[in-house]
Amino acid sequence: MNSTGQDATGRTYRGAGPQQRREERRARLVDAAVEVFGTSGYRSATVDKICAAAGLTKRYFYESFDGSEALLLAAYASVTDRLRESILRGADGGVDLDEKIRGALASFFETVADDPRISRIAFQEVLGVGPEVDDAYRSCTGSFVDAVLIVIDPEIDRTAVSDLHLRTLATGLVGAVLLIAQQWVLSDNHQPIESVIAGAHTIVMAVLSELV
Amino acid sequence: MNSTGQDATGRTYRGAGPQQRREERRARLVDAAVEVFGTSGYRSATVDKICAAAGLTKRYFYESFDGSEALLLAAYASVTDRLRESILRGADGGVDLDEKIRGALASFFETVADDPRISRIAFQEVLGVGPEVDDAYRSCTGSFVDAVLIVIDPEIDRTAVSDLHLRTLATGLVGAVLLIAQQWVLSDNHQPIESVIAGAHTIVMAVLSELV
DNA sequence: GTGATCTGGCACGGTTCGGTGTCAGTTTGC
DNA sequence: GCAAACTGACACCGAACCGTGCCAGATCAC
Repeated sequence: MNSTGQDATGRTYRGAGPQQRREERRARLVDAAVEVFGTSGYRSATVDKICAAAGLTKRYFYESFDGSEALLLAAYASVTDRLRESILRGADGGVDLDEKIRGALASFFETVADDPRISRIAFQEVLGVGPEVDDAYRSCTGSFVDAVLIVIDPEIDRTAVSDLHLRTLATGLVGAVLLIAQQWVLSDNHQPIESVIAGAHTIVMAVLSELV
Repeated sequence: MNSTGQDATGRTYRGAGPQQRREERRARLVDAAVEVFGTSGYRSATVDKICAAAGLTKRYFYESFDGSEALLLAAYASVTDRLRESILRGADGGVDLDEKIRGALASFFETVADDPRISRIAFQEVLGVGPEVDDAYRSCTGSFVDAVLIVIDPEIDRTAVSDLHLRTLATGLVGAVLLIAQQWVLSDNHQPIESVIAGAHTIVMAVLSELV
């Protein structure tokens, strides 16, 4: 009994250590969650369906997650990270504020259009699940607002508006872009992406032009 | 005889005909749904809880609704009707566009603050439930966009922008106000209502000022 | 009053799902 | 080769919930 004393370490299997195997299984579960939550929805998803999509069994699910809500949080973090990354990548190319915003919006809408599962998880499935998930949603939305504030901060006249008012404005801009994207992907007849980018750009620049 | 307008089958009970009794029970169920969905959420709600809150039994639930999703649709319609009514009432007092928008926003935020159940059902619980509910959400959001378009139509230069662009702008404005309200009620430390009204007003007027 | 109808409370069967246990087969270290 | 550890498939149990049926008491028409 316990002659080897390898409780914590374990041994290699298929050329990978225990820690690496666990992480690979966890990653497969998160990918499967994005697929299932993003196509069939969170409410109709079950642990068994997730495991079947991941090619694993329930035993490995509970190895990495306490329950389906924990997995939803992980899937939500995965897709919002992807969104945040694409926005920053799109904004990098611009030389001035106008170009940066147009690039960020274009990259954002392209990502949303490219993978409908992302928008479904980020905009629909995550709401109304439970207190913890709601907190994550509010916190994530707040982080996008913070990102907007950081980008526009050096370009505006900070003496013209209070911090609180500025934050409310940034929240409104995020909301404008989000609802435009949401209605865009939900509508049956997809209007061209240039159209939604132009609309979002008009709103953002109209508000920012009052702050310079 | 039969001067009370009864159905072919059925009789009066407690001074009301069968049809009237059914409608009263249905209204009680919708009110109970607003209470339960708006406080504990749709996901944790059950038919039994709804019936207990309404002071009725399941038998009367299935008399008026096919399932919990149908009840959610009815509760959603109830709260969005209340919101729409409050917005129109607030806009009526203004003499010009600026005053109308300020009045509409003030009335909207007051209603949201007055009854948190409304915003919870309208902004959170309704998303990601199922295809029918999603359709209702998209349709309702579209109706708010239509309302915005009707209000601003006589005030703007229609030759400056295309219909499609105008609709995208209106969608963005609705999204801005919605997310400001959502983050407002979700935040622990409630900032004063005048602050959120001012922020929303700034955004709406900044966009509209480019269209005159 | 009397019988028919309406009401509300209870409970039952059926289903689904979460979480755990078991066990045979496979892979690795020695 | 062999024992120990890892893997995957399946079975099981309990809980929750939906939808329906039943029944005793209240209420109304006659």
